[in-house]
Amino acid sequence: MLDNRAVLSPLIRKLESRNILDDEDRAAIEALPFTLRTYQPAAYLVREGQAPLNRCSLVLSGYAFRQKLTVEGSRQIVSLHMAGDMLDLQHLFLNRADHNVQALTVLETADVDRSALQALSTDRPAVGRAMWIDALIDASIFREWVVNVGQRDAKTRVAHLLCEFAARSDAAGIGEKGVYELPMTQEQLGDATGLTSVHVNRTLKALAAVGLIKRTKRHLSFESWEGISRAAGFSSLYLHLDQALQPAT
Amino acid sequence: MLDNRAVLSPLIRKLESRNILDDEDRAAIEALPFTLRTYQPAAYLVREGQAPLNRCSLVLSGYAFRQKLTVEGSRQIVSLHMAGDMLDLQHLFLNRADHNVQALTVLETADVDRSALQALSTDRPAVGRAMWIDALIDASIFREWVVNVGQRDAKTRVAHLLCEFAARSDAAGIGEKGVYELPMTQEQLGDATGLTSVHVNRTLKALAAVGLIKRTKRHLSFESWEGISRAAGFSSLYLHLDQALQPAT
DNA sequence: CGAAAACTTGACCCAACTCAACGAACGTGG
DNA sequence: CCACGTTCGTTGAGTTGGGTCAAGTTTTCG
Repeated sequence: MLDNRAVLSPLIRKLESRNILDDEDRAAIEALPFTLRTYQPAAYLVREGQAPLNRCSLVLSGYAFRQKLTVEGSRQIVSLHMAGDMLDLQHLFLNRADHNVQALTVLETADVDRSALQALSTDRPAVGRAMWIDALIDASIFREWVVNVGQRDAKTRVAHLLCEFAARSDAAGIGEKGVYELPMTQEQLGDATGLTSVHVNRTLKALAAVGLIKRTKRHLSFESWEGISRAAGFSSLYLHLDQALQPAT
Repeated sequence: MLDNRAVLSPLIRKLESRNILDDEDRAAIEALPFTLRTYQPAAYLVREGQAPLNRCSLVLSGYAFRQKLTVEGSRQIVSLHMAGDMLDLQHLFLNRADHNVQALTVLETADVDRSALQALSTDRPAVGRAMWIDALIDASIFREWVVNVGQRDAKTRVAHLLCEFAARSDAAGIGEKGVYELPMTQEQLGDATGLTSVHVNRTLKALAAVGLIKRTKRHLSFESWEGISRAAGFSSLYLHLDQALQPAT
């Protein structure tokens, strides 16, 4: 038997960043049965149209993304996910998947039983509320992405995506602050921003030329957070990072 | 005292379209205390950055929309809402609003006490699940809007918005099927699609020119649902209209 | 009836796309 | 550990969908 406490600690960490939990809440989470899985890059975790699987995946390491295809065949990435994120909350109570979820890198997940998680959401109200909040924050991020692809020009748009990636990495405690490993090809960046890979390339070069970012291979760093976030029109309000710190009402 | 049953029946209708409810569930909803409010067009119901109000609004008549502003001052409409929609579920458990909600037309709402609704979501699990599902469907719509503004060209994009409006109007039982009153100016259509009002105008004319839509004032009708939905690349899967009809798992 | 808002149309422009070619990096198997 | 095929990144040249600006016209509404 695996050590539940160690494996599911990212889940507790995530939920505690959403709502205050007590010892019993934590114990109930640690008691969840789960299995470990590894996915290769581009592997599908969820396919649009299918009935939801019997499991809910928690990302332990690596990256994943949500994606939809248009009838013409073009692809829009609608969100990115990293360690600590729950991938199936968006389908927890729905009878059919409305989008695809794919591994971006090699991805390790802990798969919790879906009905156990559904039960937990009602049996432990504080945990249920934390799950609600997590799903609502995902929805907030979707709204910001609508703004990003709908209103911002290429430079601002790419910069905004990088800022979100950095802010969420920092919040999740991934890597060291200020340096980020961007696990996406320029084509994938294009699919996430509604640009072509060619234009993403030119845009990244332009951002580097004015000193806003530094690139070496897939490693990315910012000259100054102040600079890049101003260029991106980025405000982290929509990530609700301080949610659990404020008195719940 | 107002007749709760009559006023809150759209709420029950909406929640029953999300999950199966029993008599006790319905009674609990009907027992919710509420107040009626009327908003003039463009009035703000929620402002970005503010702590959530003590009430959750249900739309009784009229239309509303969610909106975010960029630092440069441009506006992106991120969703539309009509009779039966709950406007504050997206903030139900969050400590700070991340977007604005505005009346599109004259808008009548029934405002339910926020903490009463929060309590209901845990006390009546079937109702709580229906609320979860409603919030998840809103999130699904946000994802589709990311695809819409990110990937589709102007004609397809506008057509898709019209299709969603029609499909949701039909599902909510508003007006007669096949004819719709589009309550938006072309500038608002532009803000919803990431286009300029000038280009929306040309695009609507182009759609009318090929016979896909008919316009008279603000009234809109489709030559054939088949035709417009094909031109829009529209599939109603993401609206999860049949959610409650399938066995819940 | 009059003013303001919304719609329409034309002329011109530019940010981002397309197409195409090539170079660099990666990973895989011999 | 190297060869080699494949994916990814880079760059240039030319095109275009949608934006901008500006001037009417129509509708709405007080």
